[in-house]
Amino acid sequence: MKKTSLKDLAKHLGLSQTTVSRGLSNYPEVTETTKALIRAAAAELNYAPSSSAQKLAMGRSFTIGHIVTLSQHMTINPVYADFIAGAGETYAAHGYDMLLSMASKDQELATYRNLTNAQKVDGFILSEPVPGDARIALLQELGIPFLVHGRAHSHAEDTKHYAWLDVDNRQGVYDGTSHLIAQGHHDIAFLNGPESLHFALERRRGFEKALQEASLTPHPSWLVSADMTEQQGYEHATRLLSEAKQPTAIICSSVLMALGIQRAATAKGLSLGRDLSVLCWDDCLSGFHDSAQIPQFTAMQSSIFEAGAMIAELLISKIISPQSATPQTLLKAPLVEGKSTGPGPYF
Amino acid sequence: MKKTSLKDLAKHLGLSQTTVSRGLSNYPEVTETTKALIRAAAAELNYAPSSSAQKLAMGRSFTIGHIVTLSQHMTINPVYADFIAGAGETYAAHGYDMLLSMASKDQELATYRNLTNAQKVDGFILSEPVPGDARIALLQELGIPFLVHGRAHSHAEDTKHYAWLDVDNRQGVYDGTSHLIAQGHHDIAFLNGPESLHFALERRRGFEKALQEASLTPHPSWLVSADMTEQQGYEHATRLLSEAKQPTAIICSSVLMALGIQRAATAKGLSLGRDLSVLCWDDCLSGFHDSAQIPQFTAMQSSIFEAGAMIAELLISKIISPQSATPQTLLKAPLVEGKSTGPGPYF
DNA sequence: AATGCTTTTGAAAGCGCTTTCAAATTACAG
DNA sequence: CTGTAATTTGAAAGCGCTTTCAAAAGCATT
Repeated sequence: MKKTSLKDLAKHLGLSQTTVSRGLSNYPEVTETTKALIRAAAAELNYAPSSSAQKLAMGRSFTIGHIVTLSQHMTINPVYADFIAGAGETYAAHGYDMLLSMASKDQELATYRNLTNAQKVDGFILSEPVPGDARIALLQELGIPFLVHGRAHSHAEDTKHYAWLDVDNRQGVYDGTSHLIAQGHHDIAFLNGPESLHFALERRRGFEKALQEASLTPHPSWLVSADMTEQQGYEHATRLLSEAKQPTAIICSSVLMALGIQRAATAKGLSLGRDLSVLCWDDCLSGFHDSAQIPQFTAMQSSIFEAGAMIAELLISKIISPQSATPQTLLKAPLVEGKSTGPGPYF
Repeated sequence: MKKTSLKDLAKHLGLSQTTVSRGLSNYPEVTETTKALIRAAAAELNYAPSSSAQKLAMGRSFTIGHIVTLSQHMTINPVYADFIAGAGETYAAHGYDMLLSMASKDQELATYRNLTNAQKVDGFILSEPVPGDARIALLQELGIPFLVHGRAHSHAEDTKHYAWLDVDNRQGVYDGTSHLIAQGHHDIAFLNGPESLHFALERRRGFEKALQEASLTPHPSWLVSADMTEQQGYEHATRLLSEAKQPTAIICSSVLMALGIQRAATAKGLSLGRDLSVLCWDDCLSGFHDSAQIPQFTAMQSSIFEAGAMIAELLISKIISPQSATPQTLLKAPLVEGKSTGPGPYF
């Protein structure tokens, strides 16, 4: 049995394709009565419009592109997976599809170009921007809407020319650090993420600013940039807790790291919140999020899933009305008190 | 500047659309000379065919659908992320795109149906089949090609009616267990994955079969079904290693669990491979894979990434020649000796 | 009943490709 | 040369929708 086309449906109803098409798209000029008729017949004949025909006729693809580069590790990291999940829900709600494309690093730009030229997508979302990201210039040249998750420049002036949504990493860590200081901690270590990425740089700045304002100078080996894994958290914490002079508080860039720190602390017989304060950045990842009434870890919280949903929403608006103002959204990551911090020695 | 269409290109060349189209698609009836001309002009005018026009004309979408259901945890698990990465590379190599769709559990079937009816995809890949999975019946009814990663039935007879690629979970765990027994272990625990999933059931069967053949009966609390996380590995191992009668070897269903077991063992002052043998299933996940010369863990290895690539390949063949035999591929997961196992007390 | 509006419907022209079928060209044998 | 077969090209008909523009129908007002 062949698929029913609009033509079939129109013939069946004794109406023109035009009216049927309008009826299904809920145009105001079609009477409710005929609309009802049309819908009934459509349901009966199990009609569904062919998306490629629609795309061709309307000149839009109703598809958003996500390109992920498989690095040496061929991996899609969990943060990105969560982000995609958030975006995907929003797409579905708006009738958009998500085109996920894998590319090696050296084919990345070509892939953006091809997808654009073949008109396979109406827009892109860029993830994990690096400083001065080349993709931004390319997409601007191609003239296709896009939204960046994060920013690619440190100076506000440079970020004015493209649309982005970011979380205020600097302010978040600043707030967290200040909080610890106010609680009486003067010896604070920071296990940051990889500082080749922009967000980690921002976090570092927040940390340094808070210390500076309190006239504190950190031990050089207390500010480290590492992969945000449990293992790294464990190793660095173990080291920190073995040195002669030990921090009374550790800030870290992910819940995973915090778990590693906890493991190290437990091994040393230290209790979190009493003997050692731990403060972390919590991306609220589905798998790792700390959703207890009183969270295990005191943290700056900012949901990546929601960021994905918001970005998707912004991009779709931008696609629909390209002339609207370029959205530049800075989210706050509020500090949520958990059980892993407590007063320090100077309290 | 407007996009150049095939018509523009043909006019520019003084040829017909037909010839140009054929030339670009490398039809044999077009002379190499004209082909060269066409290609040069296409490059010059920066021509790229509109994919929706192609799709409409050819009646195919060159797109494969992946539907992921966001469970209560809204998560895309790392195993799936890796699988997708493998499939994605293969799609790209064959000129196919990947449509990733998020759906809640109760909209899952409707989403398969919609994507099919709108002709958005040429085929599907089903992941994480549950016993008697309803999606299989649906897709068969819809008459769209699909491939299952894993199987949905325990009896070989029932799996004959659909295409799948699976790894021999039963045999893998059987081999691993037998190996431990041969090494002199009689007290073996098994931390399996969630037994609601088919693969976990298979693994359990392999475990039980090996024990039975050696006339061993496991302690009931030594066979547990749990989430495959580090935490679960840690907790169950801690429990196992605290009871009066302790296993001399633990088999588990993921590297993550093995890490948890290692943490528990270390905390008890036990050394892996000497005081306790640990054998795990290794999906060779990008992030967690143990690629040392002599791996940390003795493991049954089977790369999910490669499974993704193979399945994609099989599906594309099936789409191209729907009449071909239904592929049913069972991969082996070879046992690779690492440092985490050693002779047991009965050796 | 004729007039001018407003509302509702439809014919037909795209959208940009592929592909069928026929025509034109070339090659080759007689 | 001519006739026939093999090769190369092109006109035009879709693919299944949306949308423009024009026509028809409905309705109230004179």
